[in-house]
Amino acid sequence: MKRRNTPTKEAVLSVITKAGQAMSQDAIEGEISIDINRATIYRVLNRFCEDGVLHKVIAEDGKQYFALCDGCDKTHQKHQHFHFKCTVCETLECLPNEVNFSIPRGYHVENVNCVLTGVCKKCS
Amino acid sequence: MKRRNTPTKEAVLSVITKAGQAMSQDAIEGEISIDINRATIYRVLNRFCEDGVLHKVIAEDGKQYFALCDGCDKTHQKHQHFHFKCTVCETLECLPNEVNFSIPRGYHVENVNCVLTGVCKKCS
DNA sequence: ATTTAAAAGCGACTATGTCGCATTATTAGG
DNA sequence: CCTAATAATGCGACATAGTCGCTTTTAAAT
Repeated sequence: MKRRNTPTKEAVLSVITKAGQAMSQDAIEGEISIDINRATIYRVLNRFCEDGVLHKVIAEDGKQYFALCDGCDKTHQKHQHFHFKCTVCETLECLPNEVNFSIPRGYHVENVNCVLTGVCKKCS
Repeated sequence: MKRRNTPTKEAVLSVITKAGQAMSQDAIEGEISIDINRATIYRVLNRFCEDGVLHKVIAEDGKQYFALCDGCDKTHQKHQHFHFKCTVCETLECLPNEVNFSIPRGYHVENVNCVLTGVCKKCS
């Protein structure tokens, strides 16, 4: 199961990198220059998540957004920072703030999904 | 726009109360004794949210879960506590832990959606 | 009883995301 | 450089979640 380099992967990653914020599949499809199948985009994105290149955030609209991992290694890839979804410009960005929590004994946390919704700096 | 009491409303609220945890539309439809249309269930749930009776949580499956509000008045109904979604028993519960965060200047937060995913106490 | 408007039912519709299968293309090995 | 293996893509179909418009029903005020 070794990964191969394909134009599709490069195009997807380039779009997300250029955007500088989390993107949904449809946003990526809209921004990308070449024509890529929807299912393929999802597969590429999920593979990037497995590889620790991207992380997935579920916003309040129930959609999946994918953001670049910044300094996440494979072993310690819990993306425990807040995300901010602006209701005006519709963008979802990673905030530097870490999520701190303590959970009751016996619970085993595998994933953290924290999204703040409101109006971002630019739009207010 | 005054609210009316209907069997549907009572049935929905009773199911959620009895469950003691957040529920999705399909779970409610499955547990409920009378036959209620899907769209109606959503409308009832959203009305309860407007009235501050329930609050809505988006889990990692992208689905909406509705949980009873505990001590939330209408003016201060930010549900800034963590939620825990168990991947084994599939339930979503409210944790007592409050969400604490500080956001960069200029951002205006309207809603908080924090969900931890993993294995709950009972299932581990 | 009558009225009125909120609530429910019904059907249709729009995503979003996934899956299976056939086809294409990357990459390693000779 | 050619070939084989298999990862990646395209395509179609599908499942599910949630919404909307319109008609009908029903709660509740007068």
